[in-house]
Amino acid sequence: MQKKPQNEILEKIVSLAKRRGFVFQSSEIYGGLNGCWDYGPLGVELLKNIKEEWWKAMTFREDVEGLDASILMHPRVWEASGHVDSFTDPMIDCKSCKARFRLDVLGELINEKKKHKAVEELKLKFTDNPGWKDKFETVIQNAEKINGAVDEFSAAIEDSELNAILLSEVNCPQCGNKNTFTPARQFNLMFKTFIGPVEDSGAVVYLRPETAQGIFVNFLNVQSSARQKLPFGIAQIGKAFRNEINTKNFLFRTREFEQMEMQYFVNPVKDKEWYDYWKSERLNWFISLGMTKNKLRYHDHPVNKLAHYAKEATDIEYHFPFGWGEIEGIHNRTNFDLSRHEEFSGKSLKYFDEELKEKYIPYIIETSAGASRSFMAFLIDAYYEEEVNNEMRSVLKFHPKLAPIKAAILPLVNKDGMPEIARSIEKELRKRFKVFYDDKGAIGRRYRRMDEAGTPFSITVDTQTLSDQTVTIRERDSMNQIRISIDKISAYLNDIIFSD
RNA sequence: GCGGGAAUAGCUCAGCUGGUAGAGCGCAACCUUGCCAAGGUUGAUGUCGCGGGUUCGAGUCCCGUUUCCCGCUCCA
Repeated sequence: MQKKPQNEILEKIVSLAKRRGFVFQSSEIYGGLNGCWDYGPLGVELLKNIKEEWWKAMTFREDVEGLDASILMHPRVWEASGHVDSFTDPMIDCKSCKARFRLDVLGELINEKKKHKAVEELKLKFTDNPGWKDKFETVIQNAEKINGAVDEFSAAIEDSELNAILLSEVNCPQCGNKNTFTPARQFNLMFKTFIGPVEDSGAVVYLRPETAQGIFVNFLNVQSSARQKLPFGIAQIGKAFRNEINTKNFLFRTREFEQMEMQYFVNPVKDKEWYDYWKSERLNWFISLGMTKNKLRYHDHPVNKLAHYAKEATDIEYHFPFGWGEIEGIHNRTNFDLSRHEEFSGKSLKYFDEELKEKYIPYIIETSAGASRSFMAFLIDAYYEEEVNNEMRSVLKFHPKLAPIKAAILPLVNKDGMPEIARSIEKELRKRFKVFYDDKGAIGRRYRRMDEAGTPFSITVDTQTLSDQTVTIRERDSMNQIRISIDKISAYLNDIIFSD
């Protein structure tokens, strides 16, 4: 992969996104906010259409119910889910070789002698800093309580004050240099905030790092109120927040993003069957909306790399200009989540299976798509530069269902009553479609403007319209035109856009 | 978080060794029009990313900072 073309493509997309009103940088007039983006007039339509198609595909069926859970949830939810523990690993970097280490595993990379020596160095400093001695003893006691074994180094290195001395005494496991570590930094990937005006620890809540937990905790509410039997699913679209260490690649890694998740509850013995079903179903969804087939692939997670909750996992990846990137994950989450919520809430989340006459905690097959990532993939995938009559044409070949604007209405020239007819067509079409009226400049220029916005149809009122009430409809990708009578436009568009 | 590059009009970019900002495209108005961005006339727009410093004078030199891109790292 060469660097330059990649840059060019992504930068072209970013520039087009801004120029045409798909995506703007957040708080741009203040210099921007790292990794945050706003959706402009065309962007919000595209995003909304993606979500709408997803919603139809996932919930317009008997066995899936919708849900919109609150972003703020009880803090215990995130203890049960494992996010509180696993989102808070302190990290350090070696300034010399740029290696990064999790503080809690650094001890494993250093030999015992060195660790012992570092601890002794620390103890020597106690005379100057009496407070450290108390701290040290407390840390050791806590470590003893938790796992019995006392590795003084590993216990002390978790303390934000004591570890500074330890880190200055040990060499980097990778490059061997001494005194090259940055101070330990806490990477808490959950955004923390407070309920109510008092900012004390009892009031801490988190912005959800995934929408899934809102589904899990509502499992029985939805199941009983909708009178569902297993297998069935719960679908939800919503924002999630992760305080990522660094953002990257335009919309790909951002701190605020939107998920389209569906959690499917199944009998544990049927998990494989349903996992395979959703795996294929979800890939086909992207293809059905026009995404290039050979730019999509599965990336199956090897068993040893699976997340703590997963039994089987695959990513649907899109080939972005910067490489393959995940746009959706399909996971077999087993009964991990519901079991944990049972444990932490003390409420039973078991399901009574009428057929089998037994009670069990369902397994969950998760399909978790990134709305923002899908947006970016659909946008990039639709972008083409073509040569037409020795001129460059840039065009967004969105599937008509996703196109922000469905049709443009254009009077060929601004006279002879053409604008009036065009306006009346516009008024009629607006009842059903997002349309756009444009009478500025030459007709060719207007077509090209619509190409760049991804509008699939351009309806032109011309001289012939005046005598026989027909218009031309120009199709974006082929640039072919057909002639159709005015009263048939609406049905024609509807058939093409919403047919399967 | 580290390293590298970049930031000048809506977009793409020019602006030399410091001397009070330019082009093309786009945009707006009017005229013209007869189906694929190239007709005419007129017009608007920038505290040159932000903050300091050096200087008589900074888009230009120095320091800091923010944002974007690339590479590491991270991605529970």
